Order: sequence, then C-alpha cells, then structure tokens
Amino acid sequence: MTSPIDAARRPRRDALENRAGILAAAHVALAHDPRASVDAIARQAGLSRRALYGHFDDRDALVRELVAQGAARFNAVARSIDDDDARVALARLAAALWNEAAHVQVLAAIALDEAHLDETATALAPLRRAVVRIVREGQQADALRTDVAAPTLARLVEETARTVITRIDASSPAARDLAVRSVLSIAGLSWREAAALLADHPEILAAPTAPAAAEGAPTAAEAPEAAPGTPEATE
Amino acid sequence: MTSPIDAARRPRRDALENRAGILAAAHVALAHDPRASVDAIARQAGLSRRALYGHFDDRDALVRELVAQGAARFNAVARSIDDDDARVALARLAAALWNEAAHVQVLAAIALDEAHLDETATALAPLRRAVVRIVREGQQADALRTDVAAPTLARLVEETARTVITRIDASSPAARDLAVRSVLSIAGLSWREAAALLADHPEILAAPTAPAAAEGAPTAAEAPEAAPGTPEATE
DNA sequence: GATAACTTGCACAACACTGTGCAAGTTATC
DNA sequence: GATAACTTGCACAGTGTTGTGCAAGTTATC
Repeated sequence: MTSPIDAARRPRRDALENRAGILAAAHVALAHDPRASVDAIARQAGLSRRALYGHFDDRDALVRELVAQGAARFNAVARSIDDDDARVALARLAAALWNEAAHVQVLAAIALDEAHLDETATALAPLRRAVVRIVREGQQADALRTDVAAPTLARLVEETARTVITRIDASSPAARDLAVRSVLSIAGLSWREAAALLADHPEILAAPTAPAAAEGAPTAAEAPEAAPGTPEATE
Repeated sequence: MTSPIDAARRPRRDALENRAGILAAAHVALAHDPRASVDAIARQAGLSRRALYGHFDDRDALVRELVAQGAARFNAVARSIDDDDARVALARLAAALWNEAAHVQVLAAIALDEAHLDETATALAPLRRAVVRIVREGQQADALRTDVAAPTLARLVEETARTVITRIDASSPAARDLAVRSVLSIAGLSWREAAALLADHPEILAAPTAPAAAEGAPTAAEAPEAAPGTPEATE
C-alpha cells in the first residue's frame, strides 16, 4: 500500500483513454467547425457533456491543449529543417507540414476564433521564425525571389502552405505534391525549376516516412480506435 | 395627386439612406466578423436593432443581399477580362479583383458560415468558370504550368487571390502588386518572368483607374451616403 | 470485495442572440 | 399642416449555448 496520507489512486486507465478520446474528437470536430459545441465534441467522443467537464475545466482549456499539441509538433518540424539551399529547405518544410495536415487544419480553424488569436500566434512563433530565417538566407544567396521583402515573402509562404493544406483535398497523395510545388512557386521558382529541383531531391516527395515529430503527446487525429464516431468525411 | 387607390407614398429618402447605411455597416462588420450580431450591425449603422428589421426580413435576407452585390461586381470583373495571353489575363484578373477587395473580403467571410455555402458558391460560379477557361487555354498555349490539372490550377489561382487579398494588408498600394505577382507565380511563372510580363504591360499595375466594374452601385463600404435604390443594376 | 474513480442524467442559472408586438415619438412628403 | 412613413425603446418568447450541483449507477484498481 502506498502512503496512507496522499493515498490518491492514480487515474483509471479508461479515464485516460476517454481524455485522449475527447482530444481526438475535438480534433475532428473543431477542424470541421471551430465553434463546435462542447456537447457535439463530447458526443463524438462517445461521452456525455457532463463527463467532458470532468477532464477539462472548460471549453477553453480543451482548445488550449489542442493548440499546445499542434505547437509541439510544429516546433519539431521547424527544428528538423536544416538544408543549406533555401529552396530545398522550403520544399522540405512544406512536405513536413503536409504530414501534419490534421494539426494545421485544427490550428487554422482555431485561429479564426478571435479569442485564441494570441495563443495560436505564440504557438506558431518558432515556425514563423524558421521561415523568416530560411527566406532571408535564400534571398541573400539569390536562390529566392527578391522582389518581395523577406517578412512579406515569409508570410506569403506561410499563407500558401496553410491555404493549400487546409483548402485543397488534403487526403489525396497528389496533395502533398501540390503543397510543395505551390510553396516553391510562391517563393519565385518557375514550375519547371521547381520540377527540376524536386527531381534532384526525390526524397522530399518520398513516402511520408516516420513522423519525426514531438515527444509525448500522441497525434489525436492518428489514434483511430480512440475516435469512435464518424469517419471524418473529408470533403 | 396620384391614384387614390394605390395611394402608397414612395419610401422616404432617409429610409433609403438608412437601408444603404445598414448594408454598408454590414459590409464592414461582417468582413471583420462573419457572425457579427444584428445588433452590432444596426449600431454600426447608427440605427436601432428594431429599425433594421424594418428594412430586412431577417438576418439572412441582409446577408443574401450582400452576396448578391458581390456577385454582380465579380461577374462584371469576369466579363471584363478578354486577353489572348492567359498570363496577361490572369494578371489583369488579379488586379481587378484587388479593386474589389472589400467585396472579396465580405464574400470570403460569409462563405465561412456553412449556412451560406451554396449561396456564395453560385454567386462566384461565373467568375470560377472564367478562371477555368483562362487556365485551360493558357495550358494549351503552353503559357501556364502543365504539371497541375486545369481544375486544380484554377482552384489554386482562386485561393491564392483570395488569400493574398483577404489576409495580407490589402490597404497598402504594394498589396495590389503582391496580389498580381502571387497569382502569376502560382500559375507557374518565375518571379523574373512575372516581372518581365508586368514590365511589358504597365497598364495592369497602373492606378486603380475607374472601376470598370458594374455601373451604378458604388462599393457599399466606400460610399455610405450614396447607393440609392436597388442593390445592383444587373444589366 | 471494498473503495475510490468515473460516468450519467437531470435540473438549474446565466448569457447572448433572434424575431415580433406595441405604444410613443419624430420627420419627410404630400 | 395632415398624414403616413419611419425610428425608438421596451417587453417578450424562443433557442442554443456554457458551466455547475447532485444523486445514482458502473467499473477499474487496490
């Protein structure tokens, strides 16, 4: 027996599973509709609304945890890019972000919510810094377009990646291709130059590989059996 | 004296102004937040919530009228493009859409609302058809990228224009430049090719000129006191 | 098997919003 | 100046949401 004073049992296994299930459900529900109600999320997780409040203080706490999850993964992506050639770095970044499509979608949806603007901004800050750095070095090396100031071009790259990942298909294998080529295009390359670059670096568009992502925090969207409800109708 | 039977006075001038004021206010309010309350819109127009319901049956009717306004202007834009060179056509289209930035923003915001998805889709249909046509001809003439299927490329062009116009600045004069160059980039041109093209056609980036758009109907957000009768003189 | 942890269902207060009715004012138009 | 049009402010019912309290039931863990 453990100490009689702090004789707190550890959380039940099913409770932990339910908590993860709620996060997974929120992942799906909020990506589809950032104002999804607590009831809708709980129901999708196969729980009652009341039970959800046993795991999260309030709706905000739930959302904040999703943002934190995404932030961790995006930071891992940012850290994983270290190519000398800015064009290759951008291509690899786009491909890596496509791997995190589910998180990109959730974060983008949550970011629409005014209320969580600051939160998402700080969560994405490291990734943004990485893009600015890549763009800046790329311009100095004359590898990227120089008709647009670095901060603007960085923003453009970011928005392009977000747009393609969240608004186009996203499930088809061709989408990864599209995301990468779009980012290279917006960075200033002609489509033939982009094709040549990708031919020179076939590993960029190779299979998704193992997620070189963050420690802990399993991807909510990936735990399939935890999400019992609907089959994620990607339109 | 008019006929004593249908002795209906015509609407008072101030009432018409108030109606236009409401539309202008909705333009601003909804572009900022697509779920802005009726009260917020009425207040911004300097009227009471109750008065607004004297001009529009319900919130939906108001939104629908905004969509119709935007649709009319976008259709005018689509009709105004008739360049043989697809690259020039796309550049001109982007520039023209930038002129309608206020409407693009409102439509994009409303389109987020699930409820009005169909409405905005049909409102934009003619513009979409024009883009598909331009892209298709451009690919056949080998002027645009051919590594992406026409419908997808058209979508990409549309999303790029929307993204740049709604998410970047939008007020600075440089934004127009950015919108045009971004569309050309996503269409497959290198940034230098785009620059050369724009140098060859300086009129594209020339001053906004007179709105070659639909006659009558000033931009709601721009001329609150004007905008007389019906929403849009669709010829 | 005892116990604490967990879930459920219900009820409840609070809030924000929509759309309507009505009486009382104000104002453009005849 | 008479009149209809318009606006206002209030009250009201209805809806959908959030977050909490509590009693009763189920279940993993000790």
